[in-house]
Amino acid sequence: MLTITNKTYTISDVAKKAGVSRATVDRVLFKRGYVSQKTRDKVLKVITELNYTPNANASSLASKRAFHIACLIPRFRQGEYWEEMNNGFVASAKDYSSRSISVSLYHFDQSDEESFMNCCKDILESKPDGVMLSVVFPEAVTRFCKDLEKQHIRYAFIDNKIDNLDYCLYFGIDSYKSGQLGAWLLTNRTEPTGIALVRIRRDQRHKSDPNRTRRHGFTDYIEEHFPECNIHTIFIDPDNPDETMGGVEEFFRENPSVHHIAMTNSRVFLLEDYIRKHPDEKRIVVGFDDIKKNLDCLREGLIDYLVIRHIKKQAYDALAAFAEYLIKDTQSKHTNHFVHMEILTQMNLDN
Amino acid sequence: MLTITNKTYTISDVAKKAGVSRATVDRVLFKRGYVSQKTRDKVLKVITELNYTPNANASSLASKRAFHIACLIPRFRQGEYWEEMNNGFVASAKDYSSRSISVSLYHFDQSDEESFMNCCKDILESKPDGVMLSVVFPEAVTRFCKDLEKQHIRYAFIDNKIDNLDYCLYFGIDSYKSGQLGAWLLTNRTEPTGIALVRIRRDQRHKSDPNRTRRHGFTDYIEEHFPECNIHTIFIDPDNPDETMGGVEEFFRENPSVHHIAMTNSRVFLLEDYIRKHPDEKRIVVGFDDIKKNLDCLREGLIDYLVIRHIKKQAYDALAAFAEYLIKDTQSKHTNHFVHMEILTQMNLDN
DNA sequence: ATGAAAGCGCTAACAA
DNA sequence: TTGTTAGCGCTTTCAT
Repeated sequence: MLTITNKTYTISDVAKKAGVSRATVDRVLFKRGYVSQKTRDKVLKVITELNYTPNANASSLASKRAFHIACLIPRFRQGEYWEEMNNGFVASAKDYSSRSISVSLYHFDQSDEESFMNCCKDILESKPDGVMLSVVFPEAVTRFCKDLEKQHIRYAFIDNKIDNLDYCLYFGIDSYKSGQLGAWLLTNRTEPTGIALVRIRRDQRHKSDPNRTRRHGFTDYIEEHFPECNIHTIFIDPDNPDETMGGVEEFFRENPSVHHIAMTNSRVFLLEDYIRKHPDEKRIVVGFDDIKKNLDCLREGLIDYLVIRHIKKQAYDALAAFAEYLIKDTQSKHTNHFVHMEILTQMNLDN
Repeated sequence: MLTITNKTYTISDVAKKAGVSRATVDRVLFKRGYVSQKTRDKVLKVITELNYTPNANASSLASKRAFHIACLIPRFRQGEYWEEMNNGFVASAKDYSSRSISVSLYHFDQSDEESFMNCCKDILESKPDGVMLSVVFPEAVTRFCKDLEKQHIRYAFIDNKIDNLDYCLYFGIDSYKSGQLGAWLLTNRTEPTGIALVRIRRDQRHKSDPNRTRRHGFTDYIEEHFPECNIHTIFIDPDNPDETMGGVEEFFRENPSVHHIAMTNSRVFLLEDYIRKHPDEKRIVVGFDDIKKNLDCLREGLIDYLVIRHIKKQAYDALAAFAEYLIKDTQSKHTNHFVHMEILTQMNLDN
């Protein structure tokens, strides 16, 4: 039998043992300055001797410092990818409100860089303690982050990042690997006789394409393992179901030997109607992200695999970690939290 | 832009608004009695009006109540399943020590019911506030839990449970479904021409077999989807590698057409040597649980799939939740936390 | 550069 | 049955 009790010392214990006041211990603890080197050393010594760690409860009780975090992500419609992330932020913000954290959510139009920059302006004016954002417009993000640095405002990336910027924290999966995993799942059961890679037409117009890395992981895997296999790209319009149906039907009419379908963005559910209308025993469909409509498709057996990373949870954890980071005034930079990729099938969907 | 700030009320706000003292609010909040129905109602009304929730920080700061939890699991050797769980408990206990929670870990011999009962006796004598345990000896566990109930000691199950007992919390996967998922993974890529189900010889002797439910899920799935497919059971001795090698070699010599192998316990790594020695292009191996040796086998490509549930994390979360439950004096019973089953392959192993 | 003292929101004796 | 009061361990003015 082993008991874990950790008898815990208080700041008063440290103060007494070091022959100083509690305020002084606090000063060295949080590097608030106004402490002579001599007392500093003395206190530090006692701290390590006693293995003292501050009581976080008492600390946050006593502290009246309030932190403000701005989250900046694309605007969304119901059921879309970003809604899940938004929900994660909201949940996290609510849980952290007792800790004197307030969170503002900013949403910009994904197809309008101007609207992004307006949000940036608003955020800078609100002088937050931290900003959490996702990269959609790389150049604008870079400029924004430089501005933040000038004002000593910390920032963290979620989902994707720009490596040569001084971000504090990053949360997301390894996009390239997620693409490879998707390709593996697609070709694992049966050898492909051609692959349909369905993309969103909008991606063509966009300067930035957040799914590019993932798509590269996907195509690289296929090219390496099935060099003979042709990857057909089909573009569809998310806002035009009829055109989508027509386009996809036409493709498969012309390419009846293709049974492997993948979408490397989060909207595989857009194929729902087509798949339901045209059953195919040999078909295998792989998609990404656990948004509700995708999960419904999986449950119904319309698609076979989803590569996911629990968007909402990731957002929740990311914001919580960032809050923690700010509260504790951590100094480290470029801390990457690579989130685990999960494989979802009908078999492990609801457990 | 949406801001989440939750302006939060204090117990004093409630007291003032209800025209009583803070102590009275506290009394109705935690049903400590000594409050007239009239004031009770008044206070309750204000609480809901203000949507007041106590500040947990302040609460645990002020409270001097210490909780003691006993965890009861099988003794283990390095690298075994239970070690991971133990690690989860230890980590959780350390994190919670500041919250005035102390945890004692009791380990019994899995093959010796007597040793289990000795632990039970010790635990009862130590009068803990809660007990967290895993069911290995159902009858003994039942007797133990009845004793706990008599002493008003709460208990929670992890990994498996006895449904008709008055446990507070349960943490674990749905064993039956995990077996089905394993069977699905095994037969997903290629149709089986016979399946080798490798079991631990000890399981034969044991009165109880914790993996029975999972095995049933596995065999039921196979029987339903591949009624013609023969499931061959091979028993091996975990403590005798030579005998294991010999036995397995002999089996596959006699059954060269069998390429599908599964182990429904956590020790698929026991097949490591055999698999390395006898490569087989067509072979598919499915195992369970994320213990280190299994992960190594997966990484090396010796096995194909692992169905897991992050043992350590599950144990960590379970103990944390149980502590929370005790601290908050929650009254609910039979709360099941079904942990999500994950599919692990070489492709998503280290992310 | 250092210490004294007043809280943070809550709990728990004790008094009434 | 109710209120008063003294902390819990820490932060933060304000003196010194």
